[in-house]
Amino acid sequence: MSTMQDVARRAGVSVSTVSYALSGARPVSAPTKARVEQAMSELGFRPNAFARGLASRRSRTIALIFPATEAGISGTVAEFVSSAAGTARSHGYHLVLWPFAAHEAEEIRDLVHQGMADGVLLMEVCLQDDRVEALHAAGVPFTMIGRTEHVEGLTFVDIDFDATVRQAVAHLVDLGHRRIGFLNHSATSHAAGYAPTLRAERAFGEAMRERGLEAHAVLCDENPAAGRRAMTELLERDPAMTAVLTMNEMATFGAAVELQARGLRVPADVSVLSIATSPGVGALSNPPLTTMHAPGSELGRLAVLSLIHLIEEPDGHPPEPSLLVCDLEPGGTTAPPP
Amino acid sequence: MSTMQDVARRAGVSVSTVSYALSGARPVSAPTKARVEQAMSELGFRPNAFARGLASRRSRTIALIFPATEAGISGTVAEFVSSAAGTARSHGYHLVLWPFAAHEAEEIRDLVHQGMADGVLLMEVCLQDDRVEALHAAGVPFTMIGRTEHVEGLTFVDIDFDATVRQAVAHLVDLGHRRIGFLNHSATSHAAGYAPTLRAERAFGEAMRERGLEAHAVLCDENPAAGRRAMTELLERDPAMTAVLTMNEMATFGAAVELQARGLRVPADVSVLSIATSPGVGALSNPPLTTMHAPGSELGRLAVLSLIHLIEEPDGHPPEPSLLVCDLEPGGTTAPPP
DNA sequence: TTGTAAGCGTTATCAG
DNA sequence: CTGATAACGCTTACAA
Repeated sequence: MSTMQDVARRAGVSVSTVSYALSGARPVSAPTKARVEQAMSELGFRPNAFARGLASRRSRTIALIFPATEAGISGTVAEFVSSAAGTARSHGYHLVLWPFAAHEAEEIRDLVHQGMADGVLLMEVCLQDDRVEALHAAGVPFTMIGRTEHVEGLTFVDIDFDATVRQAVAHLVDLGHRRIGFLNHSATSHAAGYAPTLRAERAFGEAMRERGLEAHAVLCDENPAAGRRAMTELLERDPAMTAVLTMNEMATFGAAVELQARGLRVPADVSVLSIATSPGVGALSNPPLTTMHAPGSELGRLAVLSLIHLIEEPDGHPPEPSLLVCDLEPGGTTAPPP
Repeated sequence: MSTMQDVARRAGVSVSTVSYALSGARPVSAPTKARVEQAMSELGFRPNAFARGLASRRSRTIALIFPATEAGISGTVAEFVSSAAGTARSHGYHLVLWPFAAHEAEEIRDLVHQGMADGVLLMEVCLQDDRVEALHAAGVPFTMIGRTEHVEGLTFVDIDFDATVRQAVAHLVDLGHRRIGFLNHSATSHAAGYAPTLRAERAFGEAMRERGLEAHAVLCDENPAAGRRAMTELLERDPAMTAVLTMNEMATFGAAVELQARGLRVPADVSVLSIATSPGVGALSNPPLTTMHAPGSELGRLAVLSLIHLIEEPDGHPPEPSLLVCDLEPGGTTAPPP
C-alpha cells in the first residue's frame, strides 16, 4: 500500500499538496493537481482511513443501533437498512450496524467517544427512552427512527401513525364499514412503551370516536397463532364486526385463518386492511392483502441525510423532522360490508 | 475525552505501561495494573479506535458484503446478519455492512486496503465469482457464505444443498411419493451462476435419478405470481404429480394458490415441502408449511469465527469449511399421496 | 500557489 | 517489570 509520501515524491510535491489536492480544502493549481492525480492512480493510492480519522477526528462512519433480538429483521427494517447504507455511502459515509439491547446506552456513547462513529441512528425508539436521554446528554449527534413523547430539540424521522391510521379508518368507513376492530402489536411492546404500538392505539381510538363508532382494539404477539386468538377475541367483543385493521404482519395471517375457519369470507364478510406493512407481504395471501406500505427506504434515506446534516453543521439549525404516511396498496381484502 | 497520557500521568506510570496493562501483551505487576485500572475508570478512559488502528494496522472490524438490491433482506439473511454481528462483537470486532453490487470487487479490495476492515464476509457467492478471484489475489482474508465451484484454499460456510435436497426427496419418497416436482429460484439467478440454484437443481436431478424417478424442475422468479405460473408448468409436465419441493419462499405461496385454484388439496392431493426456508415463513400459510429451515444464525456464527481465525492466525492451517444441512420442521403440507 | 512541521493517540521496539 | 521514543499516515495551521 502506498502512502501520501509516495504520491508526493512521485508527483514532485509536498504531502500537504497531495492532501489538499484530494480534499479540495485549499486551491491547487490545475497542472499540479493533474500531476498528483496521475501519481495517485499510478500507485493505486488509497488514503488510510485510520490516519485520516486520527488527524481529522472524524470517522465518516454512521452507526445504526438495531435491536439485538433473535426474531430477525422485518422487511421494512431491511429496506431501511439497505437504503440507509446506500445513502450513507453516496455521501462518503459508512454504515455500521451495532446490535445493542435497549438498555445499553453507555456502550453506545462510549463507542462514539472512541471515535467509531460520527453519529448514530437510533431504531425502535420508545415514548420514554433512556438511550435518547443518554445520547443527548453526551452530545452525540443522533437521529431517531421513531420518536419519544417529547421531541423538542431532537431530530427524527418516523411514520405518521396518526395520519396512517386515520386514512385506514377512512378507507374502511368510506366502503361502508361501521364495526371495525384493531389488531395491534404485542402487550410486551405496549408495556415497553414502544411508540408505534401506543400511537396507533391512540389514533385508532380517536378516529373511531370522532365518527361516533366503537373502538375495539386488542394487543397481540407477533405470530400467526396469537393472531388467531386475537381475532377470536375481537369477534367476541363484537360478533357483527365487518372489518379488521391490523398492524402486525405475522398475526394478520393468523387472523385470516381464524376468519376462514369460522366460515367468514374475506372480503365478502369481513375486510382486512394491514397497515405499516413490509413490501411483498401482501402478495403472500390469497386474495392478496390490502396494505398500507411502510416507507422503509424513504425513512432510511431521510434519516441518514438529517444525521449527516447534524454531523456536518453542528451549529446550523436542526434538520426538519420527517413524518411519512404509509401509502395504500390496493389488494383484494377490502370491500363493502355484506 | 481522556487519553493514555492522562491515564499514565494519573497512575504515575508511562504510556507504554498503560498500553500493556490494557492489552496484556507484556506482564505488568499487579499493583501497577491496579493503579492503571483505577486511573482509567476514574477518567472514563476509552482507547481511541483510530490511533489504535493506525499504530497496530488492524481495524478490528469485519465487513459483510451484502447484495445491494431493492428487494430487501430475507429472514435467513437477517438471522445471519444478526448472529454475525453478535458473534463479532463478542470477539471484539465490529461488523460493518457494505452494500455492493456483484461486480464491484475492486471497491471492496480498496476499502480493505484503506484499513476499513481486517477481513470480509462474502455473501451470495456464484459458482464462478470474480470477487473471489479478486479478493484472493489481493490477499484479503475472507470467508464465503456459499462457495464457488472450486474451493481449494478458500474458506467458506454454506448450506449443504446436496444433503438437504436428498433428505427432502427422501422424506417425500418415504411418504410414498413417486412423482415429484421441483420449484427452484429464478432463471436470472441460474444464468448468473448463483450457486444454490445450480447445486439444488443438480442434487434434485441426481436424487431422483438414483431412485429411477423422473425429475421435473422449473425455474421461477421470486414472487407469488411467478409461483402460480411455475406450478402450472409443473402440472403440465406431469399432471399426476403428487408432491412439490420448493426452494423459493415467495413463489411457494403462489404455488399453493394455484393448487387451491385447481381444486387440489394440500396435502391430501399434493404435498408441498419448502427447503432452505426462513424462520416463521412456514407459519404464514394454512395449514402451516412443512419446511426445512435454513441455518442462518449458525452460518453467521461460524462464518465470523472462521474469518477471525483467518485474520488472527494468517499462517495457521486454514479453518475447516462448514456445510450445514437444513433441518426438517414438520408442518401440515406433507402427507402420503392419494 | 506551495512547503514545513506539529500534532492526532496508540503500539511496539528499544533500552534499562 | 518499566520507561523513552520512534513510528503509523494523514490533516491543518503557519510560513514562504
